[in-house]
Amino acid sequence: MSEPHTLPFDPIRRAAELWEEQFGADSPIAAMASATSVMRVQQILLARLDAALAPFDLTFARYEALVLLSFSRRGEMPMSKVGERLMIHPTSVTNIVRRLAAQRLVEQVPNPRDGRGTLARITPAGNEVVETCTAALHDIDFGLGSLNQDQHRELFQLLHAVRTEQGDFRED
Amino acid sequence: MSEPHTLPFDPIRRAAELWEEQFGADSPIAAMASATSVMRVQQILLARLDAALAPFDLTFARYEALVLLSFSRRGEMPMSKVGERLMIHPTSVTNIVRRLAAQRLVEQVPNPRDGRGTLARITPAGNEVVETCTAALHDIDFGLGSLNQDQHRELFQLLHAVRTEQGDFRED
DNA sequence: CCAATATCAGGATTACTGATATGT
DNA sequence: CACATATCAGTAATCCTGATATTG
Repeated sequence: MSEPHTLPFDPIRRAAELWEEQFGADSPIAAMASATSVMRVQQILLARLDAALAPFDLTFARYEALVLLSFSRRGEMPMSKVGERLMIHPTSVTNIVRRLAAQRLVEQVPNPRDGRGTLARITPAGNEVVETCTAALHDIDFGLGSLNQDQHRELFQLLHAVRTEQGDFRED
Repeated sequence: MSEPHTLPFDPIRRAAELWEEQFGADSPIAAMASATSVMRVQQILLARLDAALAPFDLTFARYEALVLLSFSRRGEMPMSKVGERLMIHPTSVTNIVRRLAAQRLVEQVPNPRDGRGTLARITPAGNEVVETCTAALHDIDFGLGSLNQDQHRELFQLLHAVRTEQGDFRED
């Protein structure tokens, strides 16, 4: 991570102004500004979350996979389903689960209901690590301590609209 | 990218419910839900933006660097400043600029005001590509077509608060 | 001499394509 | 036989650490 060198202005807002001069006020400047902001905030969040998880030898990606398994009914799930939920490539699932298995946080077992398939199953150690890590993320408010409850709800709703339109899931 | 298999529910909302059962209503569930949503929407956006830019042999990261240079006063900027603005590591700047230089979209010239430094300078071809790509991103509303102007402003403001708190820049 | 500016060498993580073995 | 489920090999992109040459 590069040293956070404070700028005397907001680069995204500045870009929006220059944009408006160049392309006119009717162009989708607002979309540009919010899209760029999402990218930047994700970058900030990921750095904070990864930093909080580093002491436990986890990345946020692997933590997400662990949480998914810990929340599942039997603590296990087909590899393909893990990929669907986390929106990651099948080969990435293989990779991530293998790393977690090397840490003894999950184990891979044959799927008794499908001879082709493999289940990723969280271990007791995995469940412990999830609890510890979740507490650590609680402590940093998931990197979003600057927002209050109402703002969180607003933000969630706005992003929910984007995820709904994507077809990530059916409305609920 | 894994095939978008529509789920019958919102996995983030579902996780929030399970979370509440497990940790109680006073835990920062809202922060978890919005943080996770930011990560997911960034994933969606990046896929859309990269797809729109792929025909021009650009990633969103390289497009951002080009835009930064095209908006700068002389179309050039020290490598270190590029890194600051895009919040990327010095070695990543070197890497990205080298790729752009290989495409003849930027060129690297010695900084006349600092013998140690290198300037990344956008070429006429680079400026052309930026215009073309920007039009392409306009066409897909920067991946955020599901939001209207007011929602964009709201989203920007909420994320602005996070970026401000990070110390990304001083207030403006 | 110390600090700053790239750059390089090399490793880690994740994503993707294409091929493959296995099973439905 | 067509299709689905992983996995593997190999490539690409990005980020990071540590070392280095050059310059301020």
